[in-house]
Amino acid sequence: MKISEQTFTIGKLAKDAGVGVETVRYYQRRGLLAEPPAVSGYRRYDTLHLERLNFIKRAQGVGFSLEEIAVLMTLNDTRDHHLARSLASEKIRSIETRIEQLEKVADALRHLVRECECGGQEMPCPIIRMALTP
Amino acid sequence: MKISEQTFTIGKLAKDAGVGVETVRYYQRRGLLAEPPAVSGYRRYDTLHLERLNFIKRAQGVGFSLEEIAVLMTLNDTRDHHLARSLASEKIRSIETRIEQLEKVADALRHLVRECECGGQEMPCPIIRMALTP
DNA sequence: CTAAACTCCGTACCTTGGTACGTAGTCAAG
DNA sequence: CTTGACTACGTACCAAGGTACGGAGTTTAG
Repeated sequence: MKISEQTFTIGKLAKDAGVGVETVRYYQRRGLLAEPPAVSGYRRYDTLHLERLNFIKRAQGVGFSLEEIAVLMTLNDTRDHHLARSLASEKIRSIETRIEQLEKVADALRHLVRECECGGQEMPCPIIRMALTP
Repeated sequence: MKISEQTFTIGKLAKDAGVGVETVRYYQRRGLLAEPPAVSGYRRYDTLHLERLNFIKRAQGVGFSLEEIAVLMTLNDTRDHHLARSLASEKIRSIETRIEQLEKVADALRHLVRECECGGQEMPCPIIRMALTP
């Protein structure tokens, strides 16, 4: 356990975390980041706040929304591994589904482009003819 | 060429196309759908409007934005196959890129879940520990 | 003929993840 | 002690693709 006496202002916090000052405030409004005690009107943040910001960024990076991240962070408090795992698993499934959809779309488009290239200049263009042939 | 004397109101058009009345109006505002002649204040749509709506839905289904769809529809008028093909090809590339990103995210999550399952109940949960181990 | 259902039009609102702006107060350097 | 940089707070705004609402006029079924 480290004792951190080091505190810093919102500007420093935001810079260290690589986000904007307004973003920090936005997370506070959303309840994702605690509002620290203020000294004469100015909030003083510590390394725990910085870690939280880094967590949020990393979780965003693997595809969680801010809403989901809020849930993950309450799990951190309740120590609920099981629920954390099932959230992650659900996220994996939704990503896999999305990938399948995108594969289908890309296939359909590749098909259209090939048809269009073979056909040359005659009308109508198959890509546009999508409209007429379901 | 079929001559369609059949005309219908916005409600029927929307229902047939499977969209909301407000959506039809929204497309008109965006310039995606022509505003038909009105009879005593009520617009009368025909099958061409219905086909346009179906085109829009299909194009959306393969990942085009309304903005891109507007372009595709002007291509229909200018008969510009070449540009239509390059738009489609570009869309294919962007879909492929997106799929790659999603694969990476899913892999990262699968890794976390596996770690969490192996570890059992001890703290902290790897999924949550994302925060601490970059 | 009346009442329900539909239409027109403009405007405001929703989502998500922030960004920007204005006013007022405060801290730190010179 | 003044000036510039920083902070707090509230509010408005951005993209995209719609959805909802209010008031007035119209059409249609019973």
